[in-house]
Amino acid sequence: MSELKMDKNYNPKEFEDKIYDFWMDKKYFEAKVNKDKKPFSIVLPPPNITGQLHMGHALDHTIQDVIIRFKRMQGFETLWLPGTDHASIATEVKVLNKIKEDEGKTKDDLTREEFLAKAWQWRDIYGRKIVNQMKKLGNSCDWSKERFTMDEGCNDAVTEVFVNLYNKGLIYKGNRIINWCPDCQTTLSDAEVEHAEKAGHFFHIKYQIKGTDDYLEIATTRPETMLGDTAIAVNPDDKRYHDLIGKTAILPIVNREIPIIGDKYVDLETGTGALKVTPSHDPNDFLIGKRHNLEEISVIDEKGFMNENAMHFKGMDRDECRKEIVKELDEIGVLIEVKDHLHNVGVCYRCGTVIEPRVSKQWFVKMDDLAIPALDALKNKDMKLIPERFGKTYNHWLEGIRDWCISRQLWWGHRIPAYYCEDCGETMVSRDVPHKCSKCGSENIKQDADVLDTWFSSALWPFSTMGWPEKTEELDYFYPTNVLVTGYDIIFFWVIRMMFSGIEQMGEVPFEYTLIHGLVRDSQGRKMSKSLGNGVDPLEIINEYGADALRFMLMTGNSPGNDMKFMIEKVEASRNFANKIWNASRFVMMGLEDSTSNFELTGNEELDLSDKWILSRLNEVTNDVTSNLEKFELGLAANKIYEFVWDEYCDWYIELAKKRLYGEDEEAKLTVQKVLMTVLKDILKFMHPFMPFITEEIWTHMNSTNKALIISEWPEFDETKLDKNSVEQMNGIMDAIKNIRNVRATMDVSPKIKAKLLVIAEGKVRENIITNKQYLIDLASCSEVILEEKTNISDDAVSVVIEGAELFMPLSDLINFEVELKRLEDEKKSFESEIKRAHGKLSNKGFVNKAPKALINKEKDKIKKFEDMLVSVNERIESIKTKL
RNA sequence: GGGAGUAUAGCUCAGUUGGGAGAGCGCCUGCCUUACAAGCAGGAUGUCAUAGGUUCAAGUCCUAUUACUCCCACCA
Repeated sequence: MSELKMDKNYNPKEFEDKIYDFWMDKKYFEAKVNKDKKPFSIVLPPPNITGQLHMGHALDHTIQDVIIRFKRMQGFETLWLPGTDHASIATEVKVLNKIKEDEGKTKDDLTREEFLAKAWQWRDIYGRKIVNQMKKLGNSCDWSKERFTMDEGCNDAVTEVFVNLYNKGLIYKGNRIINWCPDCQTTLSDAEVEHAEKAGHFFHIKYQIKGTDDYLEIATTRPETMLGDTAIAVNPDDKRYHDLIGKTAILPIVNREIPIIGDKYVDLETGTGALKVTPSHDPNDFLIGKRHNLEEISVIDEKGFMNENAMHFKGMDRDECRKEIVKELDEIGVLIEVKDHLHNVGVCYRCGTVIEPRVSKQWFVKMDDLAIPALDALKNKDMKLIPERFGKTYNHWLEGIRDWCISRQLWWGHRIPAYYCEDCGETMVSRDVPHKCSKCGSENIKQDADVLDTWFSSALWPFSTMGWPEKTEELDYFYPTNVLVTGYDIIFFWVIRMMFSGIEQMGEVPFEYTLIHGLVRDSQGRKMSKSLGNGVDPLEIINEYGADALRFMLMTGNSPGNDMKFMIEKVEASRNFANKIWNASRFVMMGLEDSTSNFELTGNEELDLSDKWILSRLNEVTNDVTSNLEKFELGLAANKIYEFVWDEYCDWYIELAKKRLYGEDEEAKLTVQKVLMTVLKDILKFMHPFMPFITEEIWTHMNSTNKALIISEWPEFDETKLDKNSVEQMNGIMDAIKNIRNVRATMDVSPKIKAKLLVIAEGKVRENIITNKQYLIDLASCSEVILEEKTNISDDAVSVVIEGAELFMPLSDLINFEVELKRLEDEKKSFESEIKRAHGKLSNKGFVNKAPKALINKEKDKIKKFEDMLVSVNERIESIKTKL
């Protein structure tokens, strides 16, 4: 036993860093291929290097750390593989902003190489910062295996996958309409487009029908795109316009002749039922254009300005152009009306700029064939989502998936491994840079300028980080991983793409379970965001309350998949819990310094009721907590530990232990010390995954010679150690104590005043009370406990009626008989209502016939119990009445 | 337009296969009882959103309704 040096208050700052260094020094986090042990692996969702970790990361990481630490203690070879993500577009935006701030330069002023040098500097700074934050949180990641999505290995994996998919025809380059952000000046995938409701207008415009004075009324929200109109479409079933199909309309302002075509896509109800078709600037119109072989006329450039096809509007930005064109339409008398209109517009998920659909040549992943096995994997339960309801989101997205646009007009990211012959235009996709053109032999070869969508590399994370495409031992041993932990907001971006990538490249799902959590919101339920300034920095909380308090708070009071509010009161409550276990441990270890005992129970000790009770409860809790953790019910497990530690171990067992601890009987003292230590050790083990620092710190105080808590064995449930009898007896005693305390409080009797306790009871209850009378003396302010006959009870006593016994306290003049009468009458009422209830149930034939026998017997016992108690209470009431 | 979630004590939320409503915080009363006032003891507070249904039995399962939230979507 080490010398006790524990402060009165829990002070996490004094040991958290020290403990983390200790784990690092001993390399406890490092995973090795070990065929004698079962593997358990998690890959960390790599945080973006755009900045620092927020509360959502703290939640995500804590969940993983709890699972990993639990599995490590259970004897698995655990790998938690950490890393960071280059976050292509997000980081590029940040780095460019920084360059602008520092040097006043824009992207146009920089070469690609200059930019990349700055970006790598950024990644070094923020990558390190993020890792430090994770360490503060206590993450037990294997840092020796830390990865980055743009490191050499990941680059190889990306190239390999690209080439594989290209060779299989699953990656192609095509001229298609894509989402374009005019501000970021790059394409975006469908998942990167958010929809925002915006107030706009419906402009109703006349298009003259050629050779007549008739006109067709068109409604549009984007009049500026009319400059690129190449048709008008109506539904062939629409009686109003039916006859116009095949005729020609004249585009106002431009005076271009455009055909009127029939297409089922057009909705009869929407707008005027006639649709202007702009194949270059609308995804639907693009498809209509393909069906009818329409010309594509682009009128807006990549920066969002009108181009040379826009006549005198050239050079205006698209919003300005809208105003001008409406003005002009009005002037020439073709603007019929303008209606207010609320509609959804696509905006860039990074900068919020309204997306401009554009036709351009981009790289795509063909999704149809890849989606099917990913759908099957969920259906066949090769991968299980927790909670299951997210399966709907998963399926819905995969079922409706369109080809994935993967090229980005950015610099920061994986350069696309496609090469073009400058002479003959041949496209070559290969792992290595080709020396000469495979078609014409020219050496004039240029690599594609674009980079890949950042999620392309993230999708490979579960295997790229384990050495793939090499066939490594790690990959063989740790893949597929066991569980992936992430927020529901990232199912589309990441989970789904990892799924089809893992299945396609590895032939196996990347993880067996996906555990999905919600968002951490602010105390008012708003999303934490920079613009609102309502973010809470995990490091500040750790600094003030300790990482353990933060972790425990994140793990309790919410359930999987649901959002949670961050409230400082909850952190305080968790900190108080840490303080509780700190002081309980301090108490247990006080006076143990000089002992030579190892405080292991041998089985030969003389255990009293409270010992048997707490040991049996410990065993039960072991079972509950373990099964909760195995089912990833982390919050339930944490709650059970909390209750066991605080309510049962501290408030009852420790209080009862004091008598023997402070007594003269050395043997009894040693026994109780052993039980205290035994239970405490397991408590520390249960708590360790949730509160790793404080538990390890306490462990070093109590167990300096043994191995570290982090690698100690998880307690095993032993059914033979359940002692139902003792638990039942102890519950009886606790019930008596609570009742006595209640009565005394009702009577306003100071705890300092001790009173005799006269007991009337028979059989087992009588024996129980007498054997354990010391408990009543210690915890219920009794001076002594005496068995009595009913006839000898004086009238100036208050009484407590419990199951199988009546307890009397002669408090004479301290008793307020009116209060006592009221109390007894309340009690009587409650007994009567219980009896009525039970009778009600038992007189219900359906219940008697169909309910389980145990339940029926329970009701019968209840009646007996309360009827007995009712008799006693009635006697007391009569007796008290004589005193008034 | 489609889908999902939430609705339980004043507040924040648990409630694991249906079998007598829980916690933390807050509130009230009394305690500095030699582990802990970041504590101890006692107490009050709920038509478990509404209406039906299934069942012997519903906070829990089913249906509808209401309110709030979120996600998806190519109605100009």
